[in-house]
Amino acid sequence: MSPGEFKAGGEGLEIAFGFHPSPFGEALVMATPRGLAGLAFCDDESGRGAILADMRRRWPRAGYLEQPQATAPLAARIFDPALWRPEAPLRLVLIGSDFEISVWQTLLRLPLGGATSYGAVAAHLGKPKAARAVGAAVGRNPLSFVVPCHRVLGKGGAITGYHWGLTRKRAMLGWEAGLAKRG
DNA sequence: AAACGAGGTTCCT
DNA sequence: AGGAACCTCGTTT
Repeated sequence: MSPGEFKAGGEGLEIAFGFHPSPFGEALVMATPRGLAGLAFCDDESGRGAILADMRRRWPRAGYLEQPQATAPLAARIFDPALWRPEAPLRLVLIGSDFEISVWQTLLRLPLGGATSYGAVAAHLGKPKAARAVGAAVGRNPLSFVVPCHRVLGKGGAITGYHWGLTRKRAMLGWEAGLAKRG
């Protein structure tokens, strides 16, 4: 995947989406022919409109089609650890600014259950004072959970904030902790 | 414990 | 171009 492949705003992009159950509530899965483009969460059907609007705002010029049959296999694979294959990773389509993409790629290297802090990510990017910018970029991550934004904690390990709710962040960390324990 | 300012980047007007 | 917002951090009341 090459991020520069798409114009800002998702111009000319066709995005298929569908809502599927997940361990963390109902998941909105978005995909292009190139791979997974978006993943977001809501508590119930009443929240669908809001998160769909939230995601569409990220790529206002893209076209959207509700095609649950197209996104269902992706949802199944994302949330079933038995289907995770390091040698054949999911194809991801990261759409964002250079800074955002570098932050997200840093997160993708985090090991399962491994935590870091906003400041540490900023330092890794050579901008030790950009912790807040990292927070903003992480918060704009369109691939919630797949890009492990929930593994970024405040300095000292405090769970500081989460776009989709602190409760969900804790749920993800607990779910991963259970995985690690089981092996 | 709460309030404050610096800080990098993006979004909106 | 200007201002506000953001999943922060360190320092000061």
